[in-house]
Formats: sequence, C-alpha cells, structure tokens
Amino acid sequence: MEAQQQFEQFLQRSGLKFTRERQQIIRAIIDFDEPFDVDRLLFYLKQRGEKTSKATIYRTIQLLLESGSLRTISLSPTDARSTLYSLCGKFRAYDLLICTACGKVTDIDKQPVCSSCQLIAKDHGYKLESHSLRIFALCPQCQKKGLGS
Amino acid sequence: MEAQQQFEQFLQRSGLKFTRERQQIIRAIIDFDEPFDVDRLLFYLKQRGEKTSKATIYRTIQLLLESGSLRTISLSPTDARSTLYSLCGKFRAYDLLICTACGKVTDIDKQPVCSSCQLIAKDHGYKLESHSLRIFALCPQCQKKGLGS
DNA sequence: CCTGCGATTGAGAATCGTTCTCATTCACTA
DNA sequence: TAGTGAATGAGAACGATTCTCAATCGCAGG
Repeated sequence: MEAQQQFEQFLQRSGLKFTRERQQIIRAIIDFDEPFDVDRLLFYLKQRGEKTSKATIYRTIQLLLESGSLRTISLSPTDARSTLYSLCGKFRAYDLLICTACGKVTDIDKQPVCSSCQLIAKDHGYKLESHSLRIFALCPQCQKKGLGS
Repeated sequence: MEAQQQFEQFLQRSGLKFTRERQQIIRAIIDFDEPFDVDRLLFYLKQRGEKTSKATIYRTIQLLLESGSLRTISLSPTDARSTLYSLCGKFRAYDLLICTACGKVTDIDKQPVCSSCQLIAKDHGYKLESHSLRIFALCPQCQKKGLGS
C-alpha cells in the first residue's frame, strides 16, 4: 500500500497521471509479492485478465525506479539474464540472503552491515553512499532435502 | 602469471588446447590489469596488433570463467550495460569498494566481511556458500574535486 | 611426410532483453 | 466541444551475447 501511495505522489509531483495501466502494474507488483522480471509480471497481469503491453511495463518500471519504490536486484553474479526487480519496502536494504538451491530471497538485518560498510569506507578515506550485500547459502529446507550437496 | 598457469592447466585437464588466440587473450587480460568488458578487451588486442574475433573472445571468457581464473563483477545495480570481468586473483573476494564518481574499484579486506556473513547465515539456519559485497562511496580524490555533490 | 579427426576459429546470422518510434487514444482544461 | 500534452500498443530498432557452419589447425597413427 505504501509503495502505491509513494508512486502516486511521485507521479503527482512530476505532473504525470496515475492511469489504469499504472495502477494495475503497481497493484500486481504488490500482490505478486516476490522479486520479478518483466516477463513474469506480464504473465501475472495476463492471468488477472489485464492486458498491458511490454512497452508500458518497461516504462512504468522506469518510473517506479525513479520514484524510489522499486529497485533492481542482482541475485547471482553468474547468471545475468533478465533484470529482477523488487519493491524497496519489501527488501529494505540492498542486503539479501539467497538460497542457492530453491532461490528463496530473505531480507537481513541491515544495521550491522551498514556500520561495517561505514567503517570500511572510512578506513580507505571514502565517503559512504550505499552498498549491496548478497549472501549465497543453503536454506534449512533445502539442507534437509539434501540439495546443494 | 598465476592466472595463465591456472588456465593452461584447466585446458589440459579438459583436453583442450592452449592456442595462440587463447594465449593472447589471457596475456592481454593480465597486462590490461583492470576490470574490462568485451569491447575494451577487443580494442586492447587490436592495439597490440592481435586480431581475434569477438566470438573467440566470448568463448575464451567462458572457459576462463569455468577455470575459475576470471569472474564477472557487477559494479552498480543501476546501469546494467555490458558485463565487466576481472581476474580472480586481482580482486580476491567478491568484496569491492567502488567510487561512484570515477568508477575506481578497490579490493577490500574480506576477512571481517566473511565472518559477518557466516554469522548472518547461521542466525537464519542457512549454510553459507559465498557472498558478494559492493560498497559505493566517493574516493578521496573525487571528494577533493568536489564531485558527487 | 600423408591422412584423419576432433578442436578451434572467424564471419555473420540468430536470439533475447530492452528501448525507441509513431500513430492513436486518453484525460483534462478552456 | 475543441485543444493540449501525456500515455498507450505494436512493432521496429538496438546492443550484447550466443549460435551456426564452413574453413583451418594441431596432432597422433600409419
């Protein structure tokens, strides 16, 4: 809900319209409730009987990124296929715990990580702006299943 | 040197050949001594009077990745243009300090980061496999120049 | 030295995600 | 109701990467 309001306000401030398509897209992103790429989102919208063109999805995602309600996330440094997005509120920091077997994404406490980064930057004489941490590990369920050997 | 030997051994083990093209490519990567993308590498090879096709570069990079001597690095989550690569030995961990103004990449001490990750994974019941940390900050030089406002 | 075989290469075609173009439609104000 | 700029859909264009295929290479066996 919050994300939707944030987006709506951003559009208003920018003199842009909160059209039906844009409403459908932000709602779908909120309801889908997982990191998504453009194709998954398109499919999800189709399932709901809402037909939006790919172009509009890309354009709306662009706006959502600018509004600060959406972020791109890169899960693995290895497979770089299509871009994944996630609501900023959902995964608060750039800090994620990712299961290497099932791909589940979990948010982690950013506090300790932030202060470490602050420290590291300072040590090198840098002025911290932001950071991004990905931890790749095997989740309890997948461990039980004996996955990831 | 180390990277070259590692690659050579990998090829041998896999029953592949250490051809002239592959030699030129690994040498160029070592000498270039900075993160690079395919076009930069191609240009650098041309400068040396060595003409290799783009296809071969992509293929060789693939092998280098498999051999473990090369890694992809994603600098910023925002601009996802062409993939950047770097020798594993050069930037040891997946932990990098990146200047948001000039783009300079610095290696950081992985030890403390590793143990934090270990801790975080354990807290969630996960079994740690690897991680990747990017710190975005303004380097001393760029701070002086007043960049990055 | 010749032959054969699988690995390698270069050139360009194909693919795939993303962005752009443009004609049409929409929302809103005058 | 007309006029204006914003928004949309469809498909073309684009750029990075991968694939295809015919020509070449490197090497072992004869």
